[in-house]
Amino acid sequence: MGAFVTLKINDKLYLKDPVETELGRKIVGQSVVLIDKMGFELFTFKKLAQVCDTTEASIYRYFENKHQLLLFLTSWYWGYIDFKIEYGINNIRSPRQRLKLILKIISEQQVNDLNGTFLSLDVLQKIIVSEATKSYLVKNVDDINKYGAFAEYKNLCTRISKAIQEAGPKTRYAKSIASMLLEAARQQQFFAEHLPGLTDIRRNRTEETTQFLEHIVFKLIEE
Amino acid sequence: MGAFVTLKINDKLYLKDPVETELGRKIVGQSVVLIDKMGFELFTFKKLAQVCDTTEASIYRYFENKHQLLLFLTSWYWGYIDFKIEYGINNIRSPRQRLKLILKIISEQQVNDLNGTFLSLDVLQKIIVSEATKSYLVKNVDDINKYGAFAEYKNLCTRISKAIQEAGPKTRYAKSIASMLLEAARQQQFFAEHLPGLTDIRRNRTEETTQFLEHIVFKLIEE
DNA sequence: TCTTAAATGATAGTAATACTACCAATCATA
DNA sequence: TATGATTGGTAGTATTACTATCATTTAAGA
Repeated sequence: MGAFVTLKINDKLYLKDPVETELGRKIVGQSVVLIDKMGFELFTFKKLAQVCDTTEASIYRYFENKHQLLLFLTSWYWGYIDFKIEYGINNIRSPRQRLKLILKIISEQQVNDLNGTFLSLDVLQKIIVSEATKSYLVKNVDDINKYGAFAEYKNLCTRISKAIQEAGPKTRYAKSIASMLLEAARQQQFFAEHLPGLTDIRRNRTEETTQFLEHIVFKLIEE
Repeated sequence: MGAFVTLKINDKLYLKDPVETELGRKIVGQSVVLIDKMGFELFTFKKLAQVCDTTEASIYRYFENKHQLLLFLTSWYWGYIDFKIEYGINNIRSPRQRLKLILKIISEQQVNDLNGTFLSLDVLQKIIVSEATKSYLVKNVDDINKYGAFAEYKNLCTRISKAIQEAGPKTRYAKSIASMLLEAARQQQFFAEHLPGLTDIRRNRTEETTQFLEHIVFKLIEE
Protein backbone atom coordinates (compact mmCIF):
# COMPACT_ATOMS: atom_id res chain seq x y z
CA MET A 1 0.00 0.00 0.00
CA GLY A 2 1.75 3.13 1.18
CA ALA A 3 3.06 4.90 -1.84
CA PHE A 4 -0.21 4.80 -3.67
CA VAL A 5 -2.55 5.99 -1.00
CA THR A 6 -4.36 9.06 -2.17
CA LEU A 7 -7.02 10.15 0.21
CA LYS A 8 -9.70 12.53 -0.83
CA ILE A 9 -10.20 15.02 1.97
CA ASN A 10 -13.22 17.30 2.49
CA ASP A 11 -12.38 20.47 0.58
CA LYS A 12 -13.54 22.64 3.44
CA LEU A 13 -10.42 21.61 5.32
CA TYR A 14 -8.16 23.80 3.22
CA LEU A 15 -8.30 26.93 1.10
CA LYS A 16 -6.25 25.33 -1.62
CA ASP A 17 -5.45 21.65 -1.82
CA PRO A 18 -1.95 21.22 -0.38
CA VAL A 19 -1.53 17.75 -1.84
CA GLU A 20 -1.60 19.18 -5.36
CA THR A 21 1.52 21.34 -5.17
CA GLU A 22 5.13 20.96 -4.16
CA LEU A 23 4.86 23.77 -1.64
CA GLY A 24 1.60 22.44 -0.26
CA ARG A 25 3.07 19.02 0.43
CA LYS A 26 6.12 20.62 2.02
CA ILE A 27 3.88 22.71 4.30
CA VAL A 28 1.90 19.69 5.45
CA GLY A 29 4.97 17.50 5.85
CA GLN A 30 6.91 20.06 7.84
CA SER A 31 3.91 21.06 9.94
CA VAL A 32 3.75 17.56 11.36
CA VAL A 33 7.40 17.66 12.32
CA LEU A 34 7.09 21.11 13.85
CA ILE A 35 3.90 20.43 15.82
CA ASP A 36 5.52 17.31 17.18
CA LYS A 37 8.58 19.27 18.23
CA MET A 38 6.95 22.25 19.92
CA GLY A 39 3.32 21.29 20.58
CA PHE A 40 0.29 22.80 18.91
CA GLU A 41 0.09 25.84 21.19
CA LEU A 42 3.58 27.12 20.41
CA PHE A 43 3.39 26.16 16.76
CA THR A 44 2.90 29.16 14.45
CA PHE A 45 2.67 29.73 10.71
CA LYS A 46 5.65 32.05 10.92
CA LYS A 47 7.87 29.31 12.28
CA LEU A 48 6.43 26.89 9.73
CA ALA A 49 7.24 29.34 6.94
CA GLN A 50 10.83 29.50 8.11
CA VAL A 51 11.42 25.74 7.98
CA CYS A 52 9.62 25.57 4.63
CA ASP A 53 11.71 28.38 3.18
CA THR A 54 8.59 30.26 2.27
CA THR A 55 6.49 33.08 3.66
CA GLU A 56 3.60 33.29 6.10
CA ALA A 57 1.43 34.72 3.32
CA SER A 58 1.99 31.64 1.16
CA ILE A 59 0.90 29.31 3.94
CA TYR A 60 -2.25 31.34 4.50
CA ARG A 61 -3.11 30.61 0.89
CA TYR A 62 -3.46 26.95 1.80
CA PHE A 63 -4.98 27.09 5.29
CA GLU A 64 -7.11 29.73 6.99
CA ASN A 65 -5.35 29.18 10.30
CA LYS A 66 -3.52 26.56 12.28
CA HIS A 67 -6.70 24.97 13.54
CA GLN A 68 -7.84 24.27 10.00
CA LEU A 69 -4.46 22.68 9.37
CA LEU A 70 -4.95 20.50 12.44
CA LEU A 71 -8.36 19.45 11.12
CA PHE A 72 -6.74 18.56 7.83
CA LEU A 73 -4.06 16.46 9.51
CA THR A 74 -6.45 14.60 11.80
CA SER A 75 -8.92 13.95 8.99
CA TRP A 76 -6.12 12.66 6.85
CA TYR A 77 -4.99 10.35 9.62
CA TRP A 78 -8.46 8.98 10.35
CA GLY A 79 -9.08 8.55 6.66
CA TYR A 80 -5.86 6.60 6.38
CA ILE A 81 -6.70 4.39 9.37
CA ASP A 82 -10.17 3.75 7.98
CA PHE A 83 -8.68 2.80 4.64
CA LYS A 84 -6.20 0.49 6.31
CA ILE A 85 -8.99 -1.23 8.20
CA GLU A 86 -11.18 -1.60 5.13
CA TYR A 87 -8.27 -3.08 3.23
CA GLY A 88 -7.28 -5.35 6.12
CA ILE A 89 -10.61 -6.85 7.13
CA ASN A 90 -11.66 -7.42 3.56
CA ASN A 91 -10.85 -11.09 3.47
CA ILE A 92 -11.34 -12.02 7.11
CA ARG A 93 -14.39 -14.20 7.68
CA SER A 94 -14.67 -14.25 11.46
CA PRO A 95 -16.28 -11.14 12.94
CA ARG A 96 -14.22 -11.55 16.08
CA GLN A 97 -11.03 -11.71 14.07
CA ARG A 98 -12.07 -8.63 12.14
CA LEU A 99 -12.66 -6.79 15.39
CA LYS A 100 -9.28 -7.88 16.66
CA LEU A 101 -7.57 -6.52 13.61
CA ILE A 102 -9.39 -3.22 13.96
CA LEU A 103 -8.23 -2.86 17.55
CA LYS A 104 -4.71 -3.63 16.46
CA ILE A 105 -4.77 -1.03 13.72
CA ILE A 106 -6.17 1.75 15.90
CA SER A 107 -3.70 1.12 18.72
CA GLU A 108 -0.47 -0.18 17.24
CA GLN A 109 2.57 1.86 16.46
CA GLN A 110 2.30 2.99 12.87
CA VAL A 111 5.37 2.31 10.80
CA ASN A 112 6.12 4.72 8.06
CA ASP A 113 4.94 2.78 5.06
CA LEU A 114 4.28 5.94 3.12
CA ASN A 115 7.55 6.04 1.24
CA GLY A 116 7.65 8.81 -1.24
CA THR A 117 4.69 10.53 0.32
CA PHE A 118 4.76 13.96 1.81
CA LEU A 119 4.34 13.09 5.46
CA SER A 120 5.75 10.59 7.89
CA LEU A 121 3.06 8.49 9.44
CA ASP A 122 4.91 7.75 12.65
CA VAL A 123 5.33 11.41 13.50
CA LEU A 124 1.76 12.12 12.46
CA GLN A 125 0.62 9.43 14.86
CA LYS A 126 2.56 11.06 17.67
CA ILE A 127 0.79 14.34 17.20
CA ILE A 128 -2.56 12.60 16.84
CA VAL A 129 -2.06 11.19 20.33
CA SER A 130 -1.47 14.55 21.93
CA GLU A 131 -3.27 17.02 19.67
CA ALA A 132 -6.20 15.32 17.94
CA THR A 133 -8.78 16.03 20.64
CA LYS A 134 -8.03 19.72 20.21
CA SER A 135 -9.52 19.47 16.74
CA TYR A 136 -13.01 19.15 18.22
CA LEU A 137 -12.66 20.65 21.70
CA VAL A 138 -13.27 24.16 20.43
CA LYS A 139 -16.09 26.62 20.90
CA ASN A 140 -17.14 26.57 17.25
CA VAL A 141 -17.29 22.78 17.03
CA ASP A 142 -20.91 22.91 15.88
CA ASP A 143 -20.12 25.21 12.98
CA ILE A 144 -17.22 23.18 11.68
CA ASN A 145 -19.16 19.98 12.22
CA LYS A 146 -21.89 21.31 9.92
CA TYR A 147 -19.65 21.32 6.89
CA GLY A 148 -18.37 17.82 7.56
CA ALA A 149 -15.05 18.48 9.22
CA PHE A 150 -15.34 15.33 11.31
CA ALA A 151 -16.64 13.03 8.59
CA GLU A 152 -13.58 10.77 8.56
CA TYR A 153 -13.67 10.28 12.28
CA LYS A 154 -17.38 9.51 12.20
CA ASN A 155 -16.92 7.02 9.38
CA LEU A 156 -14.25 5.24 11.32
CA CYS A 157 -16.35 5.23 14.46
CA THR A 158 -19.35 3.86 12.57
CA ARG A 159 -17.23 1.14 11.03
CA ILE A 160 -15.96 0.06 14.45
CA SER A 161 -19.44 0.20 15.88
CA LYS A 162 -20.68 -2.09 13.10
CA ALA A 163 -17.81 -4.49 13.65
CA ILE A 164 -18.80 -4.66 17.31
CA GLN A 165 -22.39 -5.39 16.36
CA GLU A 166 -21.26 -8.12 13.99
CA ALA A 167 -19.11 -9.77 16.60
CA GLY A 168 -21.81 -9.38 19.22
CA PRO A 169 -25.26 -8.64 17.78
CA LYS A 170 -26.85 -7.99 21.13
CA THR A 171 -24.22 -5.56 22.34
CA ARG A 172 -25.69 -2.39 23.80
CA TYR A 173 -24.11 1.04 23.42
CA ALA A 174 -22.07 -0.03 20.41
CA LYS A 175 -21.47 3.52 19.19
CA SER A 176 -20.41 4.76 22.60
CA ILE A 177 -18.13 1.78 23.01
CA ALA A 178 -16.60 2.46 19.61
CA SER A 179 -15.82 6.10 20.32
CA MET A 180 -14.63 5.24 23.82
CA LEU A 181 -12.19 2.67 22.43
CA LEU A 182 -10.94 5.04 19.78
CA GLU A 183 -10.28 7.72 22.36
CA ALA A 184 -8.89 5.30 24.91
CA ALA A 185 -6.34 4.00 22.44
CA ARG A 186 -4.64 7.40 22.24
CA GLN A 187 -5.33 8.40 25.80
CA GLN A 188 -3.78 5.33 27.40
CA GLN A 189 -0.78 5.79 25.15
CA PHE A 190 -0.42 9.36 26.37
CA PHE A 191 -0.80 8.35 29.99
CA ALA A 192 1.78 5.57 29.60
CA GLU A 193 4.24 8.13 28.32
CA HIS A 194 3.53 11.08 30.64
CA LEU A 195 1.22 10.14 33.53
CA PRO A 196 2.00 6.49 34.23
CA GLY A 197 0.04 6.53 37.48
CA LEU A 198 -3.15 6.65 35.47
CA THR A 199 -2.65 3.48 33.47
CA ASP A 200 -1.46 -0.11 33.56
CA ILE A 201 0.14 0.24 30.16
CA ARG A 202 3.90 0.71 30.17
CA ARG A 203 5.96 3.18 28.17
CA ASN A 204 6.77 2.22 24.59
CA ARG A 205 4.56 -0.82 24.80
CA THR A 206 1.84 -0.13 22.30
CA GLU A 207 1.07 -3.85 22.19
CA GLU A 208 -0.18 -3.57 25.77
CA THR A 209 -2.71 -0.98 24.66
CA THR A 210 -3.91 -3.39 22.01
CA GLN A 211 -4.20 -6.13 24.62
CA PHE A 212 -6.11 -3.84 26.93
CA LEU A 213 -8.59 -2.92 24.22
CA GLU A 214 -9.04 -6.55 23.26
CA HIS A 215 -9.52 -7.54 26.85
CA ILE A 216 -12.31 -5.08 27.44
CA VAL A 217 -14.04 -5.33 24.09
CA PHE A 218 -14.47 -9.09 24.31
CA LYS A 219 -16.03 -8.69 27.71
CA LEU A 220 -18.42 -6.10 26.43
CA ILE A 221 -19.76 -7.79 23.33
CA GLU A 222 -22.72 -10.10 23.64
CA GLU A 223 -23.88 -12.72 21.20
CA MET B 1 -22.00 19.97 52.52
CA GLY B 2 -21.56 22.82 50.07
CA ALA B 3 -20.94 25.92 52.01
CA PHE B 4 -18.24 24.41 54.17
CA VAL B 5 -16.11 22.79 51.56
CA THR B 6 -12.62 24.18 51.75
CA LEU B 7 -10.26 22.35 49.51
CA LYS B 8 -6.55 22.67 49.94
CA ILE B 9 -4.99 22.98 46.55
CA ASN B 10 -1.34 22.44 45.63
CA ASP B 11 0.30 25.84 46.08
CA LYS B 12 2.16 25.50 42.81
CA LEU B 13 -1.13 26.06 41.04
CA TYR B 14 -1.17 29.76 41.80
CA LEU B 15 1.20 32.61 42.62
CA LYS B 16 -0.99 33.85 45.41
CA ASP B 17 -3.92 31.92 46.86
CA PRO B 18 -7.06 33.30 45.20
CA VAL B 19 -9.37 31.73 47.78
CA GLU B 20 -7.92 33.99 50.49
CA THR B 21 -8.98 37.35 49.05
CA GLU B 22 -12.11 38.98 47.75
CA LEU B 23 -10.49 39.78 44.41
CA GLY B 24 -9.01 36.31 44.11
CA ARG B 25 -12.39 34.66 44.53
CA LYS B 26 -13.92 37.07 42.04
CA ILE B 27 -11.21 36.23 39.50
CA VAL B 28 -11.76 32.50 39.86
CA GLY B 29 -15.55 32.79 39.87
CA GLN B 30 -15.69 35.01 36.81
CA SER B 31 -13.05 33.03 34.95
CA VAL B 32 -15.33 30.01 34.98
CA VAL B 33 -18.19 32.01 33.52
CA LEU B 34 -15.98 33.59 30.89
CA ILE B 35 -14.26 30.38 29.81
CA ASP B 36 -17.65 28.77 29.48
CA LYS B 37 -18.88 31.64 27.34
CA MET B 38 -16.00 32.00 24.92
CA GLY B 39 -13.94 28.82 25.20
CA PHE B 40 -10.42 28.55 26.58
CA GLU B 41 -8.67 29.61 23.38
CA LEU B 42 -10.39 33.00 23.14
CA PHE B 43 -10.36 33.58 26.86
CA THR B 44 -7.75 36.18 27.92
CA PHE B 45 -6.71 37.82 31.18
CA LYS B 46 -7.54 41.21 29.68
CA LYS B 47 -11.17 40.22 29.14
CA LEU B 48 -11.25 38.64 32.58
CA ALA B 49 -9.93 41.85 34.11
CA GLN B 50 -12.74 43.78 32.47
CA VAL B 51 -15.55 41.66 33.89
CA CYS B 52 -13.83 41.65 37.28
CA ASP B 53 -13.43 45.44 37.27
CA THR B 54 -9.75 45.07 37.84
CA THR B 55 -6.54 45.16 35.82
CA GLU B 56 -4.56 42.56 33.93
CA ALA B 57 -1.63 43.20 36.26
CA SER B 58 -3.69 42.27 39.31
CA ILE B 59 -4.71 38.95 37.78
CA TYR B 60 -1.10 38.14 36.96
CA ARG B 61 -0.42 38.47 40.68
CA TYR B 62 -2.58 35.39 41.24
CA PHE B 63 -1.80 33.24 38.24
CA GLU B 64 1.25 33.05 35.98
CA ASN B 65 -0.90 32.55 32.90
CA LYS B 66 -4.23 31.17 31.82
CA HIS B 67 -2.97 27.62 31.70
CA GLN B 68 -2.06 27.75 35.37
CA LEU B 69 -5.56 29.04 36.06
CA LEU B 70 -6.99 26.10 34.13
CA LEU B 71 -4.87 23.73 36.21
CA PHE B 72 -6.21 25.38 39.33
CA LEU B 73 -9.82 25.02 38.19
CA THR B 74 -9.49 21.39 37.13
CA SER B 75 -7.62 20.44 40.30
CA TRP B 76 -10.28 22.14 42.36
CA TYR B 77 -12.99 20.24 40.51
CA TRP B 78 -11.33 16.84 40.85
CA GLY B 79 -10.60 17.56 44.49
CA TYR B 80 -14.25 18.36 45.02
CA ILE B 81 -15.41 15.21 43.21
CA ASP B 82 -12.99 13.12 45.20
CA PHE B 83 -14.24 14.65 48.43
CA LYS B 84 -17.84 14.04 47.42
CA ILE B 85 -17.06 10.39 46.72
CA GLU B 86 -15.18 9.91 49.97
CA TYR B 87 -18.06 11.46 51.88
CA GLY B 88 -20.66 9.47 49.95
CA ILE B 89 -19.23 5.95 50.03
CA ASN B 90 -18.29 6.25 53.68
CA ASN B 91 -21.22 4.28 55.03
CA ILE B 92 -21.94 2.00 52.10
CA ARG B 93 -21.07 -1.60 52.82
CA SER B 94 -21.43 -3.24 49.42
CA PRO B 95 -18.44 -2.71 47.12
CA ARG B 96 -20.73 -2.88 44.12
CA GLN B 97 -22.97 -0.20 45.55
CA ARG B 98 -19.95 1.95 46.30
CA LEU B 99 -18.80 1.60 42.73
CA LYS B 100 -22.24 2.52 41.49
CA LEU B 101 -22.27 5.68 43.55
CA ILE B 102 -18.83 6.64 42.24
CA LEU B 103 -19.98 6.28 38.65
CA LYS B 104 -23.00 8.38 39.44
CA ILE B 105 -20.92 11.14 40.99
CA ILE B 106 -18.43 11.32 38.14
CA SER B 107 -21.08 11.39 35.45
CA GLU B 108 -24.17 13.10 36.83
CA GLN B 109 -25.08 16.72 36.35
CA GLN B 110 -23.63 18.65 39.27
CA VAL B 111 -26.13 20.88 40.99
CA ASN B 112 -24.78 24.00 42.49
CA ASP B 113 -24.69 23.05 46.14
CA LEU B 114 -21.93 25.50 46.86
CA ASN B 115 -24.08 28.31 48.11
CA GLY B 116 -22.07 31.23 49.28
CA THR B 117 -18.96 29.93 47.61
CA PHE B 118 -17.05 31.76 44.95
CA LEU B 119 -17.79 29.54 41.99
CA SER B 120 -20.79 27.84 40.48
CA LEU B 121 -20.27 24.14 40.23
CA ASP B 122 -22.61 23.60 37.30
CA VAL B 123 -20.73 26.03 35.10
CA LEU B 124 -17.40 24.65 36.30
CA GLN B 125 -18.57 21.20 35.26
CA LYS B 126 -19.42 22.48 31.79
CA ILE B 127 -15.92 23.77 31.25
CA ILE B 128 -14.43 20.60 32.71
CA VAL B 129 -16.19 18.67 29.96
CA SER B 130 -14.75 20.72 27.16
CA GLU B 131 -11.50 22.08 28.56
CA ALA B 132 -10.09 19.73 31.20
CA THR B 133 -8.05 17.58 28.83
CA LYS B 134 -6.22 20.71 27.74
CA SER B 135 -4.77 20.90 31.22
CA TYR B 136 -2.52 17.93 30.47
CA LEU B 137 -2.32 17.86 26.67
CA VAL B 138 0.56 20.33 26.61
CA LYS B 139 4.19 20.05 25.65
CA ASN B 140 5.47 20.73 29.17
CA VAL B 141 3.20 18.14 30.81
CA ASP B 142 6.21 16.36 32.33
CA ASP B 143 7.48 19.51 34.02
CA ILE B 144 4.16 20.46 35.56
CA ASN B 145 3.53 16.87 36.54
CA LYS B 146 6.78 16.89 38.53
CA TYR B 147 5.49 19.46 40.99
CA GLY B 148 2.23 17.62 41.50
CA ALA B 149 -0.13 19.56 39.26
CA PHE B 150 -2.18 16.44 38.57
CA ALA B 151 -2.27 15.08 42.10
CA GLU B 152 -6.04 15.50 42.56
CA TYR B 153 -6.79 13.71 39.33
CA LYS B 154 -4.44 10.88 40.21
CA ASN B 155 -5.98 10.53 43.67
CA LEU B 156 -9.40 10.27 42.17
CA CYS B 157 -8.26 7.78 39.60
CA THR B 158 -6.57 5.66 42.26
CA ARG B 159 -9.69 5.73 44.39
CA ILE B 160 -11.83 4.52 41.48
CA SER B 161 -9.28 1.88 40.61
CA LYS B 162 -9.39 0.58 44.19
CA ALA B 163 -13.17 0.55 44.19
CA ILE B 164 -13.04 -1.54 41.03
CA GLN B 165 -10.64 -3.96 42.69
CA GLU B 166 -12.88 -4.22 45.73
CA ALA B 167 -15.94 -4.93 43.65
CA GLY B 168 -14.02 -7.36 41.47
CA PRO B 169 -10.73 -8.51 43.01
CA LYS B 170 -9.58 -10.32 39.91
CA THR B 171 -10.19 -7.46 37.53
CA ARG B 172 -7.28 -6.81 35.22
CA TYR B 173 -6.23 -3.33 34.05
CA ALA B 174 -8.06 -1.63 36.93
CA LYS B 175 -6.08 1.61 36.61
CA SER B 176 -6.60 1.84 32.88
CA ILE B 177 -10.28 1.12 33.31
CA ALA B 178 -10.55 3.81 35.96
CA SER B 179 -8.94 6.50 33.82
CA MET B 180 -10.87 5.36 30.78
CA LEU B 181 -14.16 5.70 32.65
CA LEU B 182 -13.23 9.08 34.03
CA GLU B 183 -12.40 10.35 30.57
CA ALA B 184 -15.36 8.63 28.94
CA ALA B 185 -17.79 10.29 31.32
CA ARG B 186 -16.89 13.75 30.01
CA GLN B 187 -16.24 12.64 26.46
CA GLN B 188 -19.60 10.96 25.92
CA GLN B 189 -21.27 13.99 27.39
CA PHE B 190 -19.46 16.20 24.89
CA PHE B 191 -20.32 13.91 22.00
CA ALA B 192 -23.97 13.80 23.02
CA GLU B 193 -24.04 17.59 22.90
CA HIS B 194 -21.96 18.26 19.80
CA LEU B 195 -21.21 15.10 17.81
CA PRO B 196 -24.21 12.84 18.43
CA GLY B 197 -23.16 10.42 15.70
CA LEU B 198 -20.35 9.24 17.96
CA THR B 199 -22.45 8.13 20.89
CA ASP B 200 -25.65 6.42 21.99
CA ILE B 201 -26.18 8.95 24.75
CA ARG B 202 -28.74 11.65 24.03
CA ARG B 203 -28.47 15.37 24.68
CA ASN B 204 -29.20 16.56 28.18
CA ARG B 205 -29.46 13.03 29.44
CA THR B 206 -26.62 12.71 31.87
CA GLU B 207 -28.35 9.74 33.46
CA GLU B 208 -27.73 7.82 30.25
CA THR B 209 -24.02 8.38 30.66
CA THR B 210 -24.25 6.97 34.15
CA GLN B 211 -26.13 3.96 32.82
CA PHE B 212 -23.55 3.46 30.11
CA LEU B 213 -20.70 3.52 32.61
CA GLU B 214 -22.52 1.12 34.91
CA HIS B 215 -23.29 -1.19 32.05
CA ILE B 216 -19.69 -1.50 31.00
CA VAL B 217 -18.06 -1.51 34.39
CA PHE B 218 -20.13 -4.42 35.66
CA LYS B 219 -19.18 -6.41 32.63
CA LEU B 220 -15.54 -5.69 33.17
CA ILE B 221 -15.14 -6.53 36.84
CA GLU B 222 -14.39 -10.08 37.85
CA GLU B 223 -14.81 -11.66 41.24
C1' DT C 1 -3.73 57.15 66.50
C1' DC C 2 0.29 56.58 63.92
C1' DT C 3 3.08 53.46 61.19
C1' DT C 4 3.94 50.07 58.13
C1' DA C 5 3.23 46.45 55.04
C1' DA C 6 0.30 44.31 51.87
C1' DA C 7 -2.89 44.59 48.15
C1' DT C 8 -4.60 46.84 44.32
C1' DG C 9 -4.97 50.41 40.60
C1' DA C 10 -3.20 52.80 36.78
C1' DT C 11 -0.33 53.32 33.14
C1' DA C 12 3.12 52.16 29.94
C1' DG C 13 5.78 49.35 27.23
C1' DT C 14 7.61 45.09 24.56
C1' DA C 15 7.87 41.05 21.78
C1' DA C 16 5.19 37.88 19.55
C1' DT C 17 0.89 36.29 17.28
C1' DA C 18 -2.58 36.13 13.88
C1' DC C 19 -3.70 37.75 10.49
C1' DT C 20 -4.65 41.07 5.72
C1' DA C 21 -3.24 43.65 1.73
C1' DC C 22 -0.57 44.71 -2.08
C1' DC C 23 2.50 44.36 -5.71
C1' DA C 24 6.31 42.22 -8.10
C1' DA C 25 8.44 38.13 -10.03
C1' DT C 26 8.19 33.63 -11.90
C1' DC C 27 6.32 29.88 -14.35
C1' DA C 28 3.32 27.00 -17.17
C1' DT C 29 0.32 26.91 -20.90
C1' DA C 30 -2.38 28.31 -24.98
C1' DT D 1 3.96 35.99 -26.96
C1' DA D 2 0.26 36.77 -24.00
C1' DT D 3 -2.30 35.09 -19.94
C1' DG D 4 -3.32 33.42 -15.68
C1' DA D 5 -1.95 31.06 -11.76
C1' DT D 6 1.50 30.61 -8.15
C1' DT D 7 4.71 32.31 -5.11
C1' DG D 8 7.81 35.87 -2.97
C1' DG D 9 8.46 39.90 -0.46
C1' DT D 10 7.16 43.53 2.24
C1' DA D 11 4.36 46.17 5.15
C1' DG D 12 0.95 47.01 8.35
C1' DT D 13 -2.73 46.26 12.14
C1' DA D 14 -5.06 44.60 16.13
C1' DT D 15 -4.53 41.55 19.74
C1' DT D 16 -2.07 38.66 23.03
C1' DA D 17 0.88 37.69 26.68
C1' DC D 18 3.20 39.33 29.36
C1' DT D 19 6.69 42.77 32.64
C1' DA D 20 7.79 46.99 35.08
C1' DT D 21 6.97 50.96 37.75
C1' DC D 22 4.82 53.90 40.81
C1' DA D 23 0.82 55.71 43.19
C1' DT D 24 -3.08 54.76 46.13
C1' DT D 25 -5.93 52.29 49.18
C1' DT D 26 -6.63 49.08 52.87
C1' DA D 27 -5.69 46.28 56.91
C1' DA D 28 -3.18 45.28 60.98
C1' DG D 29 -0.03 46.20 64.80
C1' DA D 30 2.37 49.10 68.23
